[in-house]
Amino acid sequence: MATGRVSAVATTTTSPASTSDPVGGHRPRLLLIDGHSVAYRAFFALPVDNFSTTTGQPTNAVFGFTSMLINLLRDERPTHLAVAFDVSRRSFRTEVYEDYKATRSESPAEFRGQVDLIKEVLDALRVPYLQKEGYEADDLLATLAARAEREGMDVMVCTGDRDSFQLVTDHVHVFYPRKGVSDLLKLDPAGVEEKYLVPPARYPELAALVGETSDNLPGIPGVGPKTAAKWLAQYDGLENLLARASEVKGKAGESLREHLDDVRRNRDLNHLLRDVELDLGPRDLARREVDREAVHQLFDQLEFRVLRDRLFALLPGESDAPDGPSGGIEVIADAPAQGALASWLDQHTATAPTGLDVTGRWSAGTGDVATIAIAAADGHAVTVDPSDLDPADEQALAAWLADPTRAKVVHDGKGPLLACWSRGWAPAGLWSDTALAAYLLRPDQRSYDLADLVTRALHKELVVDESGEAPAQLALDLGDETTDLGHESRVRAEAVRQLAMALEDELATHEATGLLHDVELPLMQVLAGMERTGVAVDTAGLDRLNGDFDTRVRQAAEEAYAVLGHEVNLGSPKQLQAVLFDELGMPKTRKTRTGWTTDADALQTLFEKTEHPFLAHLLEHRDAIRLRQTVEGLLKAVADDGRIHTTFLQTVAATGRLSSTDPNLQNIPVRTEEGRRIRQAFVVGSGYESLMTADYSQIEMRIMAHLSGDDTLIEAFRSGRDFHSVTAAHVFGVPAEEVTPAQRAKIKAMNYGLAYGLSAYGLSNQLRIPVPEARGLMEDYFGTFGEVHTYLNGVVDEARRTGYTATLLGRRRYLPDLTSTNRQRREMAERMALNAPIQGSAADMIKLAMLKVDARMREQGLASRMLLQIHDELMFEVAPGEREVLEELVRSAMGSAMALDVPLDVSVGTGTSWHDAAH
DNA sequence: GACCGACCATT
DNA sequence: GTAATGGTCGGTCC
Repeated sequence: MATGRVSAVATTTTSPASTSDPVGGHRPRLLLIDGHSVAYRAFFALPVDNFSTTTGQPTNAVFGFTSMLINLLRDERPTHLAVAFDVSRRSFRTEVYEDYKATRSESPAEFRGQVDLIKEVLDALRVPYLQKEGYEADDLLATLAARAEREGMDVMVCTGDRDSFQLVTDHVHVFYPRKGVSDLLKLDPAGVEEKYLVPPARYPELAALVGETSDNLPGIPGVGPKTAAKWLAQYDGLENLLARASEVKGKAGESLREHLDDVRRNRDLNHLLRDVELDLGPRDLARREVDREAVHQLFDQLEFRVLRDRLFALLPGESDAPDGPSGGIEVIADAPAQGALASWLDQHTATAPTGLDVTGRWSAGTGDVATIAIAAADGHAVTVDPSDLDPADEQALAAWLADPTRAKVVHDGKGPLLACWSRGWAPAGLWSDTALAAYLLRPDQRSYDLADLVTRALHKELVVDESGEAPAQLALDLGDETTDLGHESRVRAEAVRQLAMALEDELATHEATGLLHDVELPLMQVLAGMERTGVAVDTAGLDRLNGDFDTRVRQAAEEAYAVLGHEVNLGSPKQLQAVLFDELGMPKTRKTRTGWTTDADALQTLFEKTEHPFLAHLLEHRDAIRLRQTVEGLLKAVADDGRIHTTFLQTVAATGRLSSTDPNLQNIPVRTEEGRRIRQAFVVGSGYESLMTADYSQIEMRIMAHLSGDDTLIEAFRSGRDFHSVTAAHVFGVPAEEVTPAQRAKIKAMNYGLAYGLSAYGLSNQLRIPVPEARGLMEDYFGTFGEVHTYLNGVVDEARRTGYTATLLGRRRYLPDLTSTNRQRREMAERMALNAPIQGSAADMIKLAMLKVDARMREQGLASRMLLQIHDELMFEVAPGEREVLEELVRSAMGSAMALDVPLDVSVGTGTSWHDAAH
């Protein structure tokens, strides 16, 4: 999953086109692009057929180049920028070696001309470009990069030429297009070394030995990067290696001796010049305001619509709200001397909550901390690099983190918590999490980005770089407290601190303070524990299943093709429509926006009508392919410990439910026998006795009965008899034992439908009965259970009045569409209003249950572990000898999570696999 | 190529 | 008819 590497620019707003040097003593950031190289990449990455103007001008290279430039401006926020081009194919290199790059074919006709268009784009964007007769673009870039580094800039060189790797230093990084135009490999010295096993300075030596086919520079036959790297390390560089070539053993050594001249030539040619005389120096490359008019004209001509939007979205817009962000987040940066961290912490963090910002990586139940920033309420802040900490300081930090009396606030802290655990730290005293707080305030937001929240809640600016990899790589020297990243992290920590205080007030007015502090926050730690633990799987079993399902997929496909007489993509609704309705002339199914549906329901109906064997094979194929997908996904997710560590998302489901991802363990099939075989592969781990599952039965209907206060319904649950039969008996006025299966099925659909915002239309679909009959059924039902009807109407009325629905714990969901004049949106909101309190209260309940179970397991010192939550079910790994006590504990904790007017029914099962633990 | 919406299936 | 995640396909980008 995405890690929390986000860099922030503090204090005043720096517009992307600002001509001034960046604020706060940051190093200027110079972006250098090899224009030809990038354009050429783009040309081949994008099909020219799809990218040309109505007048026939090809634009794929211009589009790709411009797209990449815009992405780089957005993600890297350079303060200085230039593009370099080759003038012609001739350079000093072709003088020396006339076959240099001789194998490169003439560039395609469609490419020529686009370079000039790119230069027009650059003119409009007011980006300077350089070219010089006799030199290649890379020489110009190398010269600029070297000068810029000397002048204290950070440099990013974007080029598809590997020779540029020799330029990489702590302050010069190369962005190398991996594929297409948006996947850039960002290389720092460690990155080069990791990939090629030699430091950047040695890269051209390695390339000289190995050769470079694209430049028509043959290397030593039989020598690849591995051998070359070994030699360079062994002989300490190319010069020594060549001098002592006679000592090199083996076939490769012989080959070396035969090709010494080639190697020397390669080395001469791949050496980039760093002293080309240029008209412009790095300081002349400061970014300038774009020529908006020129951009509009040119983009009109090129017919760039999406790119125009993307570009202008970056620029300081005229549309900036007048009450937009003002000011920034400021901190007093401290850098305690060695051994002084304890006293700093003591002095600054004694009372009010302290903001934390952790950078590093985390996923799949583990992680690592790169840095940790601490922002105290008195405005002082530090950034600490734990790998560069003296033992006393590290101990002070660990003790402070673990001190429950030192209140801390974080943003989206589950990942950082896992990262801390991996370091052996056990943070305590977590007082707030701003992502969780924001989620409780507005649970249907798509994301809870820190910068957005800061802007909204604090009206301050936090410029956030979401590009992911770059900041972490550009900050290898974090020991230096003055680097950007240390600063950015401090600012984030302070932003989180201020935000937490602001959100706390808002939570109070929403009556959600308790939900945060007593439910979500402690639950986050329980979830982190479950993620870290993971669930054991029988990999061999999954492999077998994979094979079985794969066979089924292939057989079903072959049989389907045989019936049809030809092949067809069974996974393509479009192709299926052609086959079913045109070729086979089957009756049309329900309409979708793009044709006729091919969903399972429709196919089943069609099969009943036509009995066409193709449909049977198709359905079988659908089934098998899905099962195979699930199994493949699970296999990919198995960690080194033989367990799957899912990630629980705590802020995505608008009703308050959790969700599970990477992989999603909340939708493992259970309905069919084949599906259940997958559950057999979830097994008890070694050292444990069994798996236990415990689930609430009919939890949503019980909550529904409780909320409505309908005596008949409540009594139906209290009777302990089959709920659907009892309710059906009431509706149809017959004794429970005389209820027919058909009657029971109808009322069962009705019972379930209630919680979903039931409509006559939906019910008729579900039961395959006419709408009027469904409407009659609903009337009968509501006639019997009047309180339910009153309650449901009341929920919607209340929500329309207050603007929100609320669960038993007061978790709100805002539904502004309830007053929409658009009927479809309004009715959708009404169904949401009916469902949210029910599904949300069930979510509340199991969350409370999890906390209770976790607390009691600790109190009783059990070694068993909670592994998963699947909405209304919990899974445990039972330690030897604990089955009975755990079952009792779980039954009691779950059964008493909330006191309802109806009994809670918890069913428990135990077995060596998830399947066997079912009940 | 990258991105996104449509469609489908599962809980 | 609720709430999710995740897969593939196919059109768009111009």
